[in-house]
Amino acid sequence: MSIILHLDFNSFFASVEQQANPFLRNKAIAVGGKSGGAGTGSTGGRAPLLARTVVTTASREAKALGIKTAMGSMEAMRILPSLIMIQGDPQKYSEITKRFLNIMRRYSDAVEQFSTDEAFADITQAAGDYFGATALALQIKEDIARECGPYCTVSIGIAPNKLIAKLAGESRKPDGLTVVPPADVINFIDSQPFSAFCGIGSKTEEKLTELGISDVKSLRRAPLSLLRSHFKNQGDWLYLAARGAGDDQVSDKVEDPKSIGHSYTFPYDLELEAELKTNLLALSDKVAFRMRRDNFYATQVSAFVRHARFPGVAGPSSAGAGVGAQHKIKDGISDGLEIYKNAWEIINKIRDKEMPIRLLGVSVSGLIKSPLPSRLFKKDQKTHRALEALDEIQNKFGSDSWRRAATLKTVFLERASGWHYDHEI
DNA sequence: TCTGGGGTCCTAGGACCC
DNA sequence: TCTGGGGTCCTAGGACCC
Repeated sequence: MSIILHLDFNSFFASVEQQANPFLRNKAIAVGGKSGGAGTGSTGGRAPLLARTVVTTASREAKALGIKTAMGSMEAMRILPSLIMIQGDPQKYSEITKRFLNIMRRYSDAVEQFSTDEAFADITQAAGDYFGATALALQIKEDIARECGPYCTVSIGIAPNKLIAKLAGESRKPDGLTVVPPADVINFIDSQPFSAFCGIGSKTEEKLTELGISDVKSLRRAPLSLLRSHFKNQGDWLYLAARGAGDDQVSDKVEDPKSIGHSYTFPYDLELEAELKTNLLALSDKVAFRMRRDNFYATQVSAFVRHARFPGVAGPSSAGAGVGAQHKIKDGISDGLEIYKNAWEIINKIRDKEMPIRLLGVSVSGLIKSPLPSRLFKKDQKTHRALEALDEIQNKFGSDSWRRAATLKTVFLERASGWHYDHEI
């Protein structure tokens, strides 16, 4: 039987910020999303930038005062006016991610990254047994404190499979270490609520409750046939999960992404078609750049739109859940302008033209690891060479180093329509 | 009370093929 | 022309994760 270790940083982004900046230590801080978004500039002076960002991570101190992940930043500031909001810095975080993965690899050949701040390791060999595993976990904690900084604490869970290891790790925070050897698995999971399980979300929990299944014990009593009839394949998974069974294969292979996308919630709702177009173009360029940088081309383009909510309308119809659609691209695609053309076709078809728009998203999938075959270049050689040069510039100086003139347009439109007041350009 | 941005996987219906 | 059965591809949307 395997011994699996799960490691999870506590308040990852916030801890990294506190580690990097002594002024932030022991303070209630929250890390929010980036502002720039699609990169078309101005907010037109209409809405403060904070209006539509959310708290991505709250520091331990902020959590203690009621700040939660995914809370709107306006609400967070209302609850805790002294809260320090910081803009996220993905580069800083990925540096720490690399560091802790390397630390884990000292103890295991099989380390699987699960997210920016989480990973599994198969430590069956290195640990020998659960005593060895505990010692190894303490060693890893020490390494991380030394090499990532003492403000970066982690919670570790150790169990026979990934499901239980993650559950264990998350049961004690911050800075926890929870070991669940095989003999304790059933007792342990029986003490956990459904919501703690990775794979049981709110909808599943709701459906389970409707079936009179309210805890793991009662889930274990449910016949497989019942679970299958209500949950299809997920029923089989639920059946096994209730018995503490789960996947114990830790894959150290880094898999290619299945899709690459960007979306952006505007600081205010958009109504002008020209604004939608320029923002969509900017998003498409970002997607295309990433795709080419990582040496992919795509065979599918997807687009997504979320409409503004009507203020007076109650009920879920006003929630603006959003609609999406996709196009298959026969030959493949890797140029931002081409992605944009497909995305706009989709958006224009599915959007409700009566309603202003809150969010636009573009993504590509059906990714093939190769430069776009040259026979598929529709562009003339001159344009092709220009794109290559732009890629080079971008690789060197980052994604903000150039921008299509067309995506500057919104600034002027705002001026023309009188939205633009005091700043910008 | 659904608020961001980045993803993955599954399901189900329709089109189309033999 | 219809009926049966099996299979694949495409598309839309849902659920879930951090």
